[in-house]
Amino acid sequence: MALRHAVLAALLDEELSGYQLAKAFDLGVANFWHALPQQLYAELARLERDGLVTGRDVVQDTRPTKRLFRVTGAGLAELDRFTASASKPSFLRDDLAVMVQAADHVDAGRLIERLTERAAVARAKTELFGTLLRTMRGDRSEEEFLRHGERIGPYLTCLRGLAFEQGNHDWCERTIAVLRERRAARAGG
Amino acid sequence: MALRHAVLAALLDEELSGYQLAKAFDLGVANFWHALPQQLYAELARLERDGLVTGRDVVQDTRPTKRLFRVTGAGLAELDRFTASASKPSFLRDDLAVMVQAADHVDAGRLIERLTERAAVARAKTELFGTLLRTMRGDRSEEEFLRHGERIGPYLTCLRGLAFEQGNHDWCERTIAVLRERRAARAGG
DNA sequence: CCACCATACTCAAAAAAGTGAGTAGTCATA
DNA sequence: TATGACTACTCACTTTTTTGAGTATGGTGG
Repeated sequence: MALRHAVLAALLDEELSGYQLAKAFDLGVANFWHALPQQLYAELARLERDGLVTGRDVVQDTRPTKRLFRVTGAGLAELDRFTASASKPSFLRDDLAVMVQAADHVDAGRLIERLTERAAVARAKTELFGTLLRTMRGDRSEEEFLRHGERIGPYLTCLRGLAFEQGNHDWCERTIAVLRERRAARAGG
Repeated sequence: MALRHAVLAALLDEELSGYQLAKAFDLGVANFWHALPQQLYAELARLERDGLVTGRDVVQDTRPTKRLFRVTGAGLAELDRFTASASKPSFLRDDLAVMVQAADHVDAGRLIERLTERAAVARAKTELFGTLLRTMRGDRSEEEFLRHGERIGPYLTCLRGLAFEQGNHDWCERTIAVLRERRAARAGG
């Protein structure tokens, strides 16, 4: 159950409400741990019940009252304990790969459509991650930032996300090229 | 619900029993769709109920009787329909990345241990995938195989798996180097 | 002024995935 | 001769994830 640890890790830098956490997740943590807002609200409630985070209500004039959470000492200890335990292998879970596995038995044109869509999504994500990385390191070079920066965890996970999406993009393009060439060869021969 | 489509895709080439399917999954399909044997048995039963696969009992002398499944016409149609639908974005789900996200707040030594373990696993998988790819293409070059091979789906998904594990490996090594350098700088300064 | 989007959540339920144990025979290894 | 590993499954259970709604208010664009 790493969702709870992902939430703790996301709350390390800032005090956030469930709503803000959901946004932060979408932007950062979702690269390696996707979760829906409902899960986050539920998890925050459990974490508070277990004393790993504390919440406080913040009344706002124009917006509804929100509840901000921050990690407690017990929460930090829990994260540390988590790091000491063996990590499960990371899984890729990909609809598109299932389709490609069946490539020789399904319509190639439609498969190329799906791959093209995915390539575009992957491209957009790499650009987003590039921007995020530049924002995090400010005017420092990556080497310099990673050597002396204060908070490098999110930067390092963002690097993984970037490489992952570049991998997605490259694979889509390569697969599209292969499928097109085979279609052309079949049409020509 | 792509497990059912992953199972269909895995059964395209060969008639397999649940047990064999579990093995085949571990070796190939698990790269993009992990599932436990129990899930596969249950899914095969559902697929047969729905007419997307048919099973036949094979009595063996020394081994228990097994039930072999193959994809039906309806199963192929279902796969084709699946390919026509939009694919969901692929998610990375990684314990280790959660730990790295918290890198600045947890014990660096233990994190390096986890990363080292993962790097080794990733390395082993890249070697396995390399072997698998060579086996699939036989004595042909990759270009040649992808142009004229009969069954390229599994090859293409294996390429994705290879790149993914190489990405894992590179990221682990890079992250280890960064953490070590920071630790050294802290100890020295 | 009305639709729509953003904030800030909650609730219920279904579906999917994972955990743990058990059955039962065969074969190799020590 | 027992120990464990492999074939080939099944069953029960829990946890996790997803789906789909619903509440309530305030601001923005046309």
